[in-house]
Amino acid sequence: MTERSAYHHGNLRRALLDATAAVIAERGVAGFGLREVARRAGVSHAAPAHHFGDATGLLTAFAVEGFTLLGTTLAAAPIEPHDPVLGVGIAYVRFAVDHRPHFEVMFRPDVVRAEDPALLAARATAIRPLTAGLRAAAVASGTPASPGDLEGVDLDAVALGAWAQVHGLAVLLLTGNIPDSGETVEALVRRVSTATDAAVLAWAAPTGRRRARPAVRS
Amino acid sequence: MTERSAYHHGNLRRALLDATAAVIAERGVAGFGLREVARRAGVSHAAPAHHFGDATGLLTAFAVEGFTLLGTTLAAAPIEPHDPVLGVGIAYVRFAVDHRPHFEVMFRPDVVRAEDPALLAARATAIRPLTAGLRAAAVASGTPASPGDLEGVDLDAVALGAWAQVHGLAVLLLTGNIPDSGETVEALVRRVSTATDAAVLAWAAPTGRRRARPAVRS
DNA sequence: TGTACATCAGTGAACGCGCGTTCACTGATGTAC
DNA sequence: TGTACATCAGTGAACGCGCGTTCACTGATGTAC
Repeated sequence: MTERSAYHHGNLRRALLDATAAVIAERGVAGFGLREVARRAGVSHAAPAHHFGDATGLLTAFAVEGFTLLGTTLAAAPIEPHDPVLGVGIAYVRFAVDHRPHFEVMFRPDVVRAEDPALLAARATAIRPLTAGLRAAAVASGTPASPGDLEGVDLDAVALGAWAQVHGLAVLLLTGNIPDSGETVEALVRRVSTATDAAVLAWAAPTGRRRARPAVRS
Repeated sequence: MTERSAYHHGNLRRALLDATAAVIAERGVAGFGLREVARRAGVSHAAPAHHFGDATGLLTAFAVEGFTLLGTTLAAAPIEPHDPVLGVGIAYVRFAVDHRPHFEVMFRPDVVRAEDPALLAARATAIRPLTAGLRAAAVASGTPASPGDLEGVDLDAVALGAWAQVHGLAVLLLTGNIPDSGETVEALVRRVSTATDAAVLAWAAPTGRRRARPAVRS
């Protein structure tokens, strides 16, 4: 970025969004405020109102940016052959850890204009890869998937369950509810996914008849 | 509660905790403040400090109450034969919806004395039924479970995955990220659980060999 | 049963703080001629 | 190329607000004698 005049900032919008991330990273969403953000951006305290109207406006824009970023991240996640959403899930939790300030605002409807069309659109686009991964897998497996249904499986419910699980992992991680095992986020998500699959396979057999097949991971 | 003197409240601690729930229910955690809580409890604005020291103290006590309540709720949840944690999971999400103010504070380390021993103890006790359900199922199935391991399944990871999933569902519900389908919380959790199990069973087979067995729900 | 006193729960006035919002302004930039 | 002017980004002083905290206090309660 080239040197600008002291008066006109040049890209204050960008600077304010960056300052927002910095403030939230240091003090949490509760520590956020227009004056504090302006201070960090090296600008008068009334300047943010010019770009975003009010605090909610700034945070809404910040959340939109977060969802857009999440969308590209998830869309770029690799699809693993044995589990169509594992790659997306790993990317999701990584995003939450790597972009904590964004993530924390994105799911705080009390602090954002929750009905903002741009926000809703960005969110819908962002989470699409979760369902898309499942449908792609359905097609690839040779079973023409009627909408929302594959071999009798409610795909929407599966997608919601997968979303909930990775979202829960992200939230529990960020709130310090998962003891640090020293493993990477990727390893953690893989471990949970593998264990869950194994448990389902081990226990889904009708009661009374023990399964002959050992658990998948064996 | 019998009529007390106007001066000595009698059970101000209780009243302040109740007022906290009311404030958060109406205005969210961000709208919480000692003066507002005192106002609702019909008491001077300096009174809360007598009982809780400061705002963080009050919210910490509120979170402890929440975890204690969650603990009794989960411990009382029925254990279903085919899924040792489904009952607990349903109870978990129900708790979040039924006691939203508590739930929102319980997982906000920025707003609570996160290292408070009473808080940590109450939390540990509360989530125990998640792992306990799995271990009980292991014993009941006749397999003496070596700690953390059942038929090669990492039980701790399964418990964490189950916790994450129901926590994620709760958070997504409370933040308005799950479209209202009109179904009860119980039905929603069951649907997700069933679909997930079915998907695992349908797709866990080695690639190339299609499963003969139809998906569980068929 | 009655009196004195210690304890402690709750009061209310005062303080300083950071916040969001408003508004007349100023300085830089771009465009018309 | 030069001048005038409109536009608009950002300023800074002022305001009112609700907050948390402090502190000397007052009123009720319980206990010792």
